[in-house]
Amino acid sequence: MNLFADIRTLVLDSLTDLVADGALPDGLNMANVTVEPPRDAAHGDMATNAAMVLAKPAKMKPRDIAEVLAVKLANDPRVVSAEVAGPGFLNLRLDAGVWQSVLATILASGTDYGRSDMGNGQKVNVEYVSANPTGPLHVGHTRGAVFGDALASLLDYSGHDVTREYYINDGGGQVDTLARSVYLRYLEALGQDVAFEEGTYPGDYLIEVGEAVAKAKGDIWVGQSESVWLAELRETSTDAMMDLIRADLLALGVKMDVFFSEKSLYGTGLIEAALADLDSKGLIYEGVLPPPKGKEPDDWEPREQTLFKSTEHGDDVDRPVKKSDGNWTYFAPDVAYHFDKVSRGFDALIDVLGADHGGYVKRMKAAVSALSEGKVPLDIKLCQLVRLYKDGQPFKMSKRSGDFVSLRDVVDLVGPDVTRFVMLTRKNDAKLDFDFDKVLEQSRENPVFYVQYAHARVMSVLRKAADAGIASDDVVLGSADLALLNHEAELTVIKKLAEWPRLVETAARTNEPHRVAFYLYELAGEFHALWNRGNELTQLRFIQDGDAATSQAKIALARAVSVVISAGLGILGVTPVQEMR
RNA sequence: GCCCCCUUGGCCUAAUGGACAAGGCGUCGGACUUCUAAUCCGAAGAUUGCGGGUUCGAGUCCCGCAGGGGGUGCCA
Repeated sequence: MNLFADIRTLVLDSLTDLVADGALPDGLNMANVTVEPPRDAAHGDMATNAAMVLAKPAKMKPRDIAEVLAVKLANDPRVVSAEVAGPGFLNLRLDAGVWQSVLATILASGTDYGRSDMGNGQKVNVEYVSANPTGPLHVGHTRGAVFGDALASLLDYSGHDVTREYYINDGGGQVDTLARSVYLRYLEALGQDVAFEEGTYPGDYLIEVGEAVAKAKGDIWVGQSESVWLAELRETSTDAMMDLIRADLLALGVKMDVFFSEKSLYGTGLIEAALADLDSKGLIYEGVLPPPKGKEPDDWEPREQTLFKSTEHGDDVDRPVKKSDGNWTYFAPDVAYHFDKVSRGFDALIDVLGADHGGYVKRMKAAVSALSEGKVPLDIKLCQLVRLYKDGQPFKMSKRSGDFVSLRDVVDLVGPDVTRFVMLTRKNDAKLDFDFDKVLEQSRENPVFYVQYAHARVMSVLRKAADAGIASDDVVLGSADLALLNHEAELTVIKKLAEWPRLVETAARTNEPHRVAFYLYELAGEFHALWNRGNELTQLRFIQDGDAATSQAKIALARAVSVVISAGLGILGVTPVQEMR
């Protein structure tokens, strides 16, 4: 149930009536008519822009349209008043009963309140993390992991059929480097002194892989050339790294539906098939690219390559798909991978990448546009970097990972719930400061705490109610006399709760899960404010001694707050706490 | 050079094209015989980087400029 959508329907119906009455001309486009909460509560509960949007096409003054529309709307029992304001806004006030019934809906629906069928069961593929299998995940990956996972949940909650997917980059040169690094650890495990030169991975996390290889193989590879051991070690090492990564993700609470291996595209004709598809559309050719201007590489020389005509689909230059040695560029398998996604029948694709992949956006969109003939939209969300702080100072750590702070380090220090919430306290394209002290602080400064505290307070009320012998399970609360909730302070909180379904749809439409985190912070704020007003006005306390009926109505409100907080935290992948300790 | 992102009170941020730009931090002043004051209330503080444009209406969309970041053929 989305009250704003309901009232918008009412507005549209009233406009249709006005057309039938001859008060408005026929054939108006109502698509831009909105009903939304006004920024200033003094303007009422909801505002519609109908009169202003329709003024020009109807060749009428906005205020004239607003006047007649106001009369129509005021006929509806839900509408207490409809006033024309400003340039032609129509401000609506709704009957208290409408708001009170929102609570009944929340208690009846539980955390499904806000769930929407907006997505129409559309199949959406969300690809995220997709880190190279060369080591443990670091903080940057953590942000992408949390963002992607929350976005996937959000889309699921809003009625999409979501697949969570991880693309394993196990086909390029970096897995050879990984295998060579493991070979060194293998020699080390057999007692040799080794040096980690430039171009190898020196992280401690490969020690145990080397030891395992030494145990399994003995010394048969000592002194042998790469051709003997490289292929097998590549396999062993990437498997080990993926085990590591899966465990890292699990520690964060992320579970993928699909792990898609880049390697599986090689030697199976899939890359060739994808490029053949582009070729059949006249988008593959042999040609020479111009050198990049301004910053020409020293070793530049013109070279004929196999190119994808991505400029036909919005890119700035055409992109090579083959290296001069005849191997594919990294782009080619990625085209094939996205071709595979399109072939699997997804209606929409989303890639979550680090901001350093920004240069990749246009060509990938061009590829998907070409492969799907413009039918499958690809949205690429770039996550900006995370800066770590401790004691107010930039913070670096390399417990076991080499030269970066790992996802494990973060989760071990602050836990998955805090990690997840904090990663969503900024829009994806804004930089994020992550301060190990602040995120554990118990104060309003820390949104995680603030929201959790609100939830814990509700739980506390429920415990107190039980102690006082007041029945307060959801069924009882759902049938409480909600008309007793008529104080302005209480209605303010209810109105915030009523925004939840609308917020979900906005967040899902824009692929912006951070909106959920911000909403929860605001809702928690409204709740804390109401709670504290009980200090001065005892009538606003949730438990009213000796008055079970009133108590139940007020507890119903508190409970509804906890339900919506639970629903929101659920989308973010955060567990609501029962009490603060 | 070209492409992408960013620029909002002293600091960090928010805002499906809607009304007087919303929070937090910091500053100043208040509220605990209570369901947890781990919270709340109030005050001061902004020409949304600059200049144009579209629109009834622009922080938001378009063009130009400046500053910061990222990217820019055989790394992924």
